[in-house]
Amino acid sequence: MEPTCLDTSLNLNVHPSSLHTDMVLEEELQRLRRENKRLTEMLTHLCDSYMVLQKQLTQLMNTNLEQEQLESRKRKAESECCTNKFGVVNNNNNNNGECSSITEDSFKRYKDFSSSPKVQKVLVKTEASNNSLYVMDGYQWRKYGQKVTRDNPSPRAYFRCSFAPTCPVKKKVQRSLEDPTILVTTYEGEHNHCNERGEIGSKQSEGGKGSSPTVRLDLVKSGLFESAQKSSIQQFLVQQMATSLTRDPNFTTALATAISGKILEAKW
DNA sequence: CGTCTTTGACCCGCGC
DNA sequence: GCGCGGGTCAAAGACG
Repeated sequence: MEPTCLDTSLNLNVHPSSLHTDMVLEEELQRLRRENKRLTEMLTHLCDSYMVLQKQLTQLMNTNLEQEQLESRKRKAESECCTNKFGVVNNNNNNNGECSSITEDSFKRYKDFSSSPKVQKVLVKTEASNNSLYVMDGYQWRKYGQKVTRDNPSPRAYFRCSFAPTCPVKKKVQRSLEDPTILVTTYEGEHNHCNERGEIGSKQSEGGKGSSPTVRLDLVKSGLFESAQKSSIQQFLVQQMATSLTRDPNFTTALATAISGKILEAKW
């Protein structure tokens, strides 16, 4: 089958005497400007909505994390109460006092965590059947330990970045207590090298184990909503939009048809 | 044979 | 000072 070649080069040598064509082109230009403006407004609105949603999600995450820590502390307190069950009767007032201190402590802990500039917490949604603690994030990790913690019955895995020997980055991966399909990954430190993959999850790089595909749910990065972030998000969205549009064969075909149509229109 | 995972032992900080 | 618990080490085994 012979491919249909479409000449997409712009013919700017419009006949100067064709006033009608000029007017049509002028109109078309204005129409395109209006459309461009409308699309820009839409994009701005989209960015605003994205920011609002992101903030809501972060607030929700904060609430969940606090609640999780609170509950784990409560469980701890309860188990301690149970061990004292046959001893002296516990004073309820003491319990209440302890609960209030727990809340404050949990909150303080979370605040300390969130204020640390080099600690990132990432939640990764996995398939229910996927029991591995491997998270594909584009870097190469070497597991150096695993531990079962008191707060969570599922084991916590410890990884070091193995791409560069001097890279100080570590990560901890543990299943969420509330939703075992969510892997809570905590990154500590910053990579002192480039991402060798160049993209996230491009290859199953986790020690050759080959885990099931994961879905990135959220990225809670400390200092995420800094002042300059909005513009970068907009830039990112525009890039994403442009990439997805240019990758869409239907779009490129439609674009080529539209351009050629307009050129033909201008010529005739 | 080299690399990676597993896992028990050890270290160390923190609270009591 | 002691015990607990989180984090790390390192030997052994698995695997390509």
